[in-house]
Amino acid sequence: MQSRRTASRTGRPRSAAADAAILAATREALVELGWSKLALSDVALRAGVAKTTLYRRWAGKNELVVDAVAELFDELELPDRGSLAADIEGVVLQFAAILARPEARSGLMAVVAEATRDDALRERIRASIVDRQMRLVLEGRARAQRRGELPPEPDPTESSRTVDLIFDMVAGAVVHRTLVSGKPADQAWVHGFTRVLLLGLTAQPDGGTA
Amino acid sequence: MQSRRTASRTGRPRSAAADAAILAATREALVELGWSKLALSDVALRAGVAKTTLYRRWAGKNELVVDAVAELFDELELPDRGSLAADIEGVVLQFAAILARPEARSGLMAVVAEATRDDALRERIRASIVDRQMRLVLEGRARAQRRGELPPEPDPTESSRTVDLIFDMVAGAVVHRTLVSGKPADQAWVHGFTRVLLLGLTAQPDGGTA
Amino acid sequence: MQSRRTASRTGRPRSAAADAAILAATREALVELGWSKLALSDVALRAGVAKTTLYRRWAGKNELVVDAVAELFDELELPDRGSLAADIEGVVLQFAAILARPEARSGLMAVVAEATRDDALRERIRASIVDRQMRLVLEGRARAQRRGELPPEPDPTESSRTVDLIFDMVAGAVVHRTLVSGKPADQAWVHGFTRVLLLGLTAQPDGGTA
Amino acid sequence: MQSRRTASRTGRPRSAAADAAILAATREALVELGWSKLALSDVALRAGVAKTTLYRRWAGKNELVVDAVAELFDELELPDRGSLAADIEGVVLQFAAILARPEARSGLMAVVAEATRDDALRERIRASIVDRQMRLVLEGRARAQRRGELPPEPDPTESSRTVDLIFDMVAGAVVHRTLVSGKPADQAWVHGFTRVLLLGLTAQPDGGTA
DNA sequence: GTCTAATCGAGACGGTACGTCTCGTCTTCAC
DNA sequence: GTGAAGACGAGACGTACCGTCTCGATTAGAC
Repeated sequence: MQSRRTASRTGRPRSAAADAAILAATREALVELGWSKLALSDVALRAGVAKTTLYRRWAGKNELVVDAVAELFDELELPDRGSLAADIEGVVLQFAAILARPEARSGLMAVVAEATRDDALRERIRASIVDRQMRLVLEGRARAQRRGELPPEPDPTESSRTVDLIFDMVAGAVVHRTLVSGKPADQAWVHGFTRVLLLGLTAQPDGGTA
Repeated sequence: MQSRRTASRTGRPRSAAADAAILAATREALVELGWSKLALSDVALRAGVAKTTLYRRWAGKNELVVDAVAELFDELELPDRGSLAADIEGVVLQFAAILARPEARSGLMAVVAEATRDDALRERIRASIVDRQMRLVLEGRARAQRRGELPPEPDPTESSRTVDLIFDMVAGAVVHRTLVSGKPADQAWVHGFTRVLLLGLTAQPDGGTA
Repeated sequence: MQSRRTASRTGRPRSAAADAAILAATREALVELGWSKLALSDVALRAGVAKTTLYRRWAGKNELVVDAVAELFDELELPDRGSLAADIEGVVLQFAAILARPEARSGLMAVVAEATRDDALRERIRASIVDRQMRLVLEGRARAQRRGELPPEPDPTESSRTVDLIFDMVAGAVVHRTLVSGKPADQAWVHGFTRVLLLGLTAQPDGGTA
Repeated sequence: MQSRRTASRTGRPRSAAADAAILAATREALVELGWSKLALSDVALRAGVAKTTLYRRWAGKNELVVDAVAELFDELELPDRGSLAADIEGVVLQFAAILARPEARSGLMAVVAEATRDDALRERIRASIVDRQMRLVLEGRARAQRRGELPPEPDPTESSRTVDLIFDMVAGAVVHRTLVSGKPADQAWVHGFTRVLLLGLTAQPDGGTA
């Protein structure tokens, strides 16, 4: 962004409204057509913008969709429901609700698929979506520590890996439930899942099978 | 399959070799090109087969890729490593190994993405891949029950849902770790994940927090 | 043709009805689809015959259409209307009537077009259609000589060339009028044409301009 | 042509060179392959143009070939050889020379065949080829009238029909001689044909049969 | 108030894959 | 051996998007 401005100080500036219109048009087209039938020429048409304008700002379909989808996840927030278990349930339900929306479903999985062959794209996804929402895990843990539900961070090395694991487990399970199994991640399922997850993270190893 | 044979008893029969050649060519092309650049005309060329032949057997790219990828998962089997935890770790590692292969990575996620807008395709994925591998969860539990590691099926209603949950958690976590986080699901990660999962499933609720 | 019969005296004999059915189906398809959209698979279907059978008897689309169209011209005959001029008018009207039928229009011009690049095909057309109908010119002249309307063949070398010229002028003018100009070769036109033709063939050179 | 320009004043203008390249490539391909084996993808390749460009300008093979062939006839012109008979012979010989070229032979007959099932195409042929060359007949008659070889237009209604008849007779006979009879329309043949035509048009009815 | 330069819309361009069609051949079963 | 059925390799069809390009027409800030 800055580098662009540095290079050119003159000429007509880019329309700020165009960006928003394009991203909104992308989500609209994703809902109606899905990723594979989404045409950038169609997006441009919907946004009331020339194809040239679109290509000046995004390298291609993948980059555009990542940005369009990333915005959806920004509305996630950690509710304060009084206990760690309830807080997790709340945020997982929110996550499930977003994944139930067609623009997220089609778009997210498609760019993940594309990212398997494109490291730059995977990095963009990680930065725009994953890392951005990692805050929820961190904030949840901090709040549980303040409440005394979790001990104050015993091993910093361990904990970093645990945060990743939690994220993989939560996001992975919800995505798989919703998109692969094709069943809703509803109240009951989220409750069962949260119970197993939390128990697994906090129980004593000898408490189970002895 | 049967219906096709029933309907027509005459005419030249379809070449059995062609099916295998096409599926192999599809996987080869997936490795080199990924899903989005995979062209059916190219697959036909690699398989030494006319495009017509390919379209006579599969409705399109999605159906073809589902079948090509499904075969990859048939090589999964439940190892007998002496304990439930070790068995799970073994099969999760196998699963991770398959997902590390590019033909599985690109193909699987792409068809899952497409399935978000195509119920018939999702059903095909469920039947060809998910249900087919569900056997691993069932067999693992049965073996653990024989060993006495798990109680002999206490609640039949509950247990069916638990099998689904386990599958969603295992498959989801490994997929997310591998494809989204972009880090390997190696020995250490699988060990940590299995520990949390098993503990969550077997620990007493009061053993952890109370 | 003959050699085929000679070579095989055993096995199931060819269905004689099939030939007729195929030629009739070809004309039917020509009416509905025209030459360029005529598919041999469709002709076989209409004739209730396998594609194999069709290809055993004709080398391809062109040969088949020539035979199918040639049959149409066999119904031409020279009427006896009392004078040479009236006889010519009669036969030209018959010719125009055949060219007004869609199976003749599409088929004839198309094979003529193909024949421009295929000498064997042109020879087949000449033998099956042109030479076959040349009889009409010869018979008309003979009848006119019997009536005394024309002198008894003065120059044999010249006359052969004249027959060809007459045929080219008659067939050419009717075809051009019908297919290129797109106007009907009706009673009035045929009368005007015949008058010019006959006058040109019989008038004294000095009768016109000098 | 004009309407297109009027409708859109914006966007990248169409390449003028492309039209010429495509028509030339069409004629080249007609010579080598004939109409039925002429592939638009091949024409595009030869013209160094994308298939899209070709389809943007012509609706299909027929329209393209009509335009490609029509250009060939524009080189016809009425020579001044001193007398009406000699002028006609000259222009008929030119016409025969064009029809001796393979690009004209294949193309012209094929589109005429197609036009039997497509009124718009016939109209295009009439406008692009027939009407365009009708000028030769009109100019020839005018010149003959100036010379005193023909009386100054006695009956306007009659004459219009006579022009059509002359055109049908000339074009029809040459086409039939060249393409159907498969013999050259050489000096001798043209002389004989012209003699009959002119005599038929100018002789007194009573001069022949009495 | 020019001048200057990057923006904008529109749409044509060379490519490439799509999924369908027809070709003429080949393979099988039934008679 | 013939005939019906239909799969086969081949390749053109006409369409749709791709991402690039060429236009003339706006816009701004720099002068």
